Amino acid sequence: MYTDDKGKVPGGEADAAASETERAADLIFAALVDRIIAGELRPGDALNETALAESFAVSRTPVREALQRLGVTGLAQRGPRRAFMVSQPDRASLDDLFEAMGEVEALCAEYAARRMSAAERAGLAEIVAEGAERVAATDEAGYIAVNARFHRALFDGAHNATLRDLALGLRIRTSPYRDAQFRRTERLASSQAEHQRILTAVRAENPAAAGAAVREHIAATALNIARMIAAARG
Amino acid sequence: MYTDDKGKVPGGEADAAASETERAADLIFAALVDRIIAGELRPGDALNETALAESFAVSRTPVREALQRLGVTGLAQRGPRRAFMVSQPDRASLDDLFEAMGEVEALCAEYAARRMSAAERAGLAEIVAEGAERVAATDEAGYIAVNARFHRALFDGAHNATLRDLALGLRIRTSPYRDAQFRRTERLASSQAEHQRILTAVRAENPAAAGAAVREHIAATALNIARMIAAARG
DNA sequence: TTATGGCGATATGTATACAGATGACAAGGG
DNA sequence: CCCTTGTCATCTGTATACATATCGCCATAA
Repeated sequence: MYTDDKGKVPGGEADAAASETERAADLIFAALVDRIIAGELRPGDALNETALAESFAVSRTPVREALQRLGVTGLAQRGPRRAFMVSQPDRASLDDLFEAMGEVEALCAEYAARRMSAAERAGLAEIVAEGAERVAATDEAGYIAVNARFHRALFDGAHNATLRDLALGLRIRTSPYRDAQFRRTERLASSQAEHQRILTAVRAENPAAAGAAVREHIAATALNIARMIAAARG
Repeated sequence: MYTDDKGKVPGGEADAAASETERAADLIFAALVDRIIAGELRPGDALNETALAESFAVSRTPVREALQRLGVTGLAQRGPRRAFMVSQPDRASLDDLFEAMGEVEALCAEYAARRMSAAERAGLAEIVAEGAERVAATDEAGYIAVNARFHRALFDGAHNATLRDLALGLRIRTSPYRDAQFRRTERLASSQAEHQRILTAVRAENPAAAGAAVREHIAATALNIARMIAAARG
């Protein structure tokens, strides 16, 4: 489950005068996002309207709505018959995506280093501590969850809703590739060490250091994933 | 007309295996975006599905699709009956929006300073020269168009599709507020001077200077708009 | 006069039916 | 044997009909 406590994802538009009854389209959108993040739906997989409608026991209408949102969000792209499929960026696009994510996350970290309250900094430290436990226990699934919370805390710490939404959106788009690395490679410990470095910079209220640490963290992630993909192909 | 040559806006998802026949939903989306940018639809204006369907002589279905996209893009938000209306961010949200736009545009400028080809730099210089002409002629409408091309060129110059789309999306969201300032305030000359500064930095392949110049440019814009809104209220 | 509760109108959400386009496949010719 | 072309199945795009919730208004009572 990546969708946060309220089940909200940037793709689901602002909830100003929201109602309590959940629309089918919202549920389907959230469900599809979760499936993509969980890896049940993989890049390139077809998103057939009729099939999805059947599986969710609804008509095509709310399914189409959910797919539209996935498309605008960047999680889905159009294939042959203008049909949607889970986005499968080529190498260049994937590089762009990770580069952009690194920069936007770095921005968040810089602002977080300036703006986080004492309580927020303490909370971030707490999350890093939990990460250390998960690494010690070699608990990949647990670490993935802690990792998500860590980055989320950085985004919130920037105290800028627009930046946060941008960062969350990019993070979701990279998730099909990100989470797998923790299971397939020896990246737990190094990732945790990088988190520690970021935390230190944020605590020191040093924006430049925080931004640099995040950039390196994402670069390391991107490199690791590139290797993983290359290995899978070779 | 803000929508670029191909009538594409980030909200319209990637056009991998696109077809030539334009769908009604696409046309309506583009039309609504244009109306918002042109100021015909202003923040807070209701976007009634039935009324729009009638005015476009189509059913509600494609209208709903277009509205969904506007919502995810951030150009529309939900009002009372879950009905869409043109986004009307409060002061804090608007500050966030401009802050984020400044940062993302600055990122683009930094990358552009590093990556633009000689031809691209020459093209940027050409645009700035055209801007000088429009300022000399006190041609607000003409300058608005040149201004859009200038920023667009910076985004393209970053050579990163994801960053470009993020920047374009943010730029569209701010357009209801941006364009008005050229007509209502004495901002033509100062804006042009700032463009010149950015160009100089990009030509010198100086990312830091380019980023700083853009940040100041957007900050000046945001300040001007804040004053304008305050004046309109007071 | 004000607050409250129900009722009705209206707009959105969903289902279904129809139309159009596209990709696949097979048959025929070079 | 390969390429071309036409037909067909299937999936998306749009229209229309129906269900449902929300908001405003009016009546009624405190």
